[in-house]
Amino acid sequence: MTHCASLIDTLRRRGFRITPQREMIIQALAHGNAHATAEQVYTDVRQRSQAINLATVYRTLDLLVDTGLASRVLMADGQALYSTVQHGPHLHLVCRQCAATFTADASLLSDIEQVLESKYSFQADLQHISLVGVCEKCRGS
Amino acid sequence: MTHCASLIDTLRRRGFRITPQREMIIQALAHGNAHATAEQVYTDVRQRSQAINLATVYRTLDLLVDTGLASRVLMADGQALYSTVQHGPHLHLVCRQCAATFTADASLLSDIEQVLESKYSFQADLQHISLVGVCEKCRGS
DNA sequence: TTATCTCCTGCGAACATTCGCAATTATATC
DNA sequence: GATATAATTGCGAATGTTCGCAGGAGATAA
Repeated sequence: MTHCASLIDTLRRRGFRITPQREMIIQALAHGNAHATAEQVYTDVRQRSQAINLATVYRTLDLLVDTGLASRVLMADGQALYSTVQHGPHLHLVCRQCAATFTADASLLSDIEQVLESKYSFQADLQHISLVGVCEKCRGS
Repeated sequence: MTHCASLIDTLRRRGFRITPQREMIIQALAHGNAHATAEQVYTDVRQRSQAINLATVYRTLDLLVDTGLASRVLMADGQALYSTVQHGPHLHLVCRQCAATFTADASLLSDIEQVLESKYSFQADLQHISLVGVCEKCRGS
């Protein structure tokens, strides 16, 4: 099963309706760039069909994030970048300047997860977290 | 020297101009709630003077965040909460269910900061980060 | 004090995102 | 296939925040 078919299947199994809009949005997100803005997804879907509204794109992306199927990263300029969650926990490093993304080992965070749990009784969502910063290339500027 | 006088002094020493607007905004932020929205700061200042514009509030809050004198936390609903930085960097724990916030020791992250730097050449912004999760109260539901 | 040089502010428009509501439609049931 | 019903969509307006630009005013030095 392709990645985006499995996303659709998961939504359906959880009782959400699969509309043409949702299918197209998921396909655009799963096949496109690693991190896309809502506007990019909208433009992408729009090329295939007129039957799509920007508000629906936002609502669907929110749904995917809420169900844990996608992640949202807020950039410095206030825009949000979305991406589907692939397999297993990982850590995204997103450059504040150029929006390049890198993947780091999620096990880095496992100590912290335990400390937050035992010391603050807080169950943090660290499975698919994104950390914002500055990458090597953009360091100089 | 009071807390807000020292904030003003720091700005001045760094070459920024001290305008009545900036003074009032800093006073409102330093004396008010621990975490205030831009709108709250605006309303607060407005009671003292008409000579204030919401865009200026945002610009001044941004300036304070950029210079490290204040921190900004993005809530789940997209609103930003601002607070002056009192004692060093800290870590916000935000509950995904009830939006309650807790403060944790930021030193938890210093190891990770170094690993990201040495292993990935990535300079992460971990000074005033917010982690989302579920708090003790909401655990059951 | 005055002049000069930038920085800063106010305004209104633009931006990214969310909301409320009526109309539509996916799904389950017959 | 037809029907009922509740989730989903599209629309336009509202939200929180940022931007561009022209005018206003701190800071500095003479």
